[in-house]
Amino acid sequence: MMIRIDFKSGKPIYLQVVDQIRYAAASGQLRPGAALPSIRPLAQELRVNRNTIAKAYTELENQGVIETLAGKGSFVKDNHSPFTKQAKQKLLVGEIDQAVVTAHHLQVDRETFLRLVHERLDHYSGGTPERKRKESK
Amino acid sequence: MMIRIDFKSGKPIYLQVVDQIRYAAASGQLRPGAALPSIRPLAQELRVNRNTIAKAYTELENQGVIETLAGKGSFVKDNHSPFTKQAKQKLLVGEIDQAVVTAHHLQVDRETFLRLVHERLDHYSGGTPERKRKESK
Amino acid sequence: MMIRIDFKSGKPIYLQVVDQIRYAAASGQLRPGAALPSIRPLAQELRVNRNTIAKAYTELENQGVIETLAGKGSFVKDNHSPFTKQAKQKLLVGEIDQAVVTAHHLQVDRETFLRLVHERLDHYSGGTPERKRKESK
Amino acid sequence: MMIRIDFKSGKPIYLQVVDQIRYAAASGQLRPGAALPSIRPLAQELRVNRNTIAKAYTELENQGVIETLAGKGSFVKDNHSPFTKQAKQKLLVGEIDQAVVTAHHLQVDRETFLRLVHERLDHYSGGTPERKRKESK
DNA sequence: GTGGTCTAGACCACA
DNA sequence: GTGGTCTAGACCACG
Repeated sequence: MMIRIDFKSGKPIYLQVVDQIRYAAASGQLRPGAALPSIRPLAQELRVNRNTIAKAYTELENQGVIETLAGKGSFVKDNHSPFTKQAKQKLLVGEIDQAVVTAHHLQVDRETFLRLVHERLDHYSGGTPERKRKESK
Repeated sequence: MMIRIDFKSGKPIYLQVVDQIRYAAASGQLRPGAALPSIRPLAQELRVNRNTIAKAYTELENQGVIETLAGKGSFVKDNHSPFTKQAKQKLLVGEIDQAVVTAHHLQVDRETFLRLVHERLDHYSGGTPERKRKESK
Repeated sequence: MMIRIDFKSGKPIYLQVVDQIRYAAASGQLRPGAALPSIRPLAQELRVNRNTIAKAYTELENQGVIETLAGKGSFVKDNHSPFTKQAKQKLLVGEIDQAVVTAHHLQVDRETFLRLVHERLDHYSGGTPERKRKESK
Repeated sequence: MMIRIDFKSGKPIYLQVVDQIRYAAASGQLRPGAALPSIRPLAQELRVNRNTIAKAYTELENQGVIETLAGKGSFVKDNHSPFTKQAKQKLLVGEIDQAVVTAHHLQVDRETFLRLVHERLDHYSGGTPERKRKESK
């Protein structure tokens, strides 16, 4: 589970967790039946209170995304309808737009912006730049 | 001043206003001395409470971005140093990361992601396709 | 008109004015038909905005305490029932209690408190101590 | 902590709370380290909103009178210097003046006013008439 | 008309 | 349970 919390964003932490797990489940990154991380270790990893993770899991259960078996753990539910390819892109476009608009506001030029995008993609690929693609494009 | 609020983002409204105005001031979109919209009309336009805008303006004043004269209005301060190139990129990186992580969760591959980025860049360049812009590089 | 504004009390200024004029009118200090100070000079004397005094007078008119004749000025109305002697004392007792309780909280002893009371009485009598009374009592 | 709120006074509720707690702390009624009532119960007791008490406590913390530990509670600070004799009197004088001015407006004469003062002092001494207290002077 | 303050309700993070 | 924050409505002082 790759979860990224932005403590400065003002967006409630538990919602950041909910959104990211829901996206992962909807996209198939988390397959039905897959076990989610236990509350305690995940809280420790993200440096947040256990209650906050518990709240996220409760919310996910209410949304029908996961299922919690007392004493066993939490699991991705079978019947959760995945996003369509189109829906996925719509979600992404919103976040990409956010960054693009910020770039415009800050007068960061297109070239610099694209360089940053490639840099971050490489960063999350485990630091391995994918040289076969044209970064300078 | 065109300000866009995302009511579903979970990010506090007043912070969305602060960020957008600060960006506009730092990028030169709002020149020093320029008058900001009055609290009431802006609140009405954005469909939020007057106090929410007031809080944003107060925060901007505390940050030294604007100056507010009771009964007169609020104005962009002269001595507000724009973001450094480094600071700009730090801001941007946060937003890019957000999109990259979502792409990962949605299992959108690198190629598709980059295609979307270019598409959105073109969209905000007024529909100008990339090739025309490359000439200016 | 002896009106005293406490800018630090948090009590709205216009209400402080209303209360004090109402008391003066109810007690007979301001006789029916007597002219009130004009807004402008009173505002100047009390160092407040003219609108604030205007608001006080409007409120007094709504309460039926005074009457405003356009272009003439404001006057105490005839039909305003004065406080009974008992009512007067009840009002006073509330304010005296306030001071007495504060004295207790601050552990100001009875002797000191009484000395202060005499001092203030003298102050408002035009600085003339009334020596025929025992200040040290 | 016995706190009395006057809802009709026009003075902000949170300030009434601030003043009374500050007085109690400055006078030694509340010893350093002593725990203040928690926000919720106190708000319920005084029939005001939770935030009103929270604002009072925040103000007291800013003034250095109390210290508040999130999730633990609020406590009187050790290093809080009590009022000087002079400062005490200045506070008192304001309240005494208020009563003196009201007496003037109500045309309550000096003698009656002083009688009332003595009566209230006796009242708060637990009904002990003046003569018994004079022995301790 | 301008900005500022007080009170309130709902939600959040933490223990 | 604790304190903290965001949003909102009503009222105030001032020009």
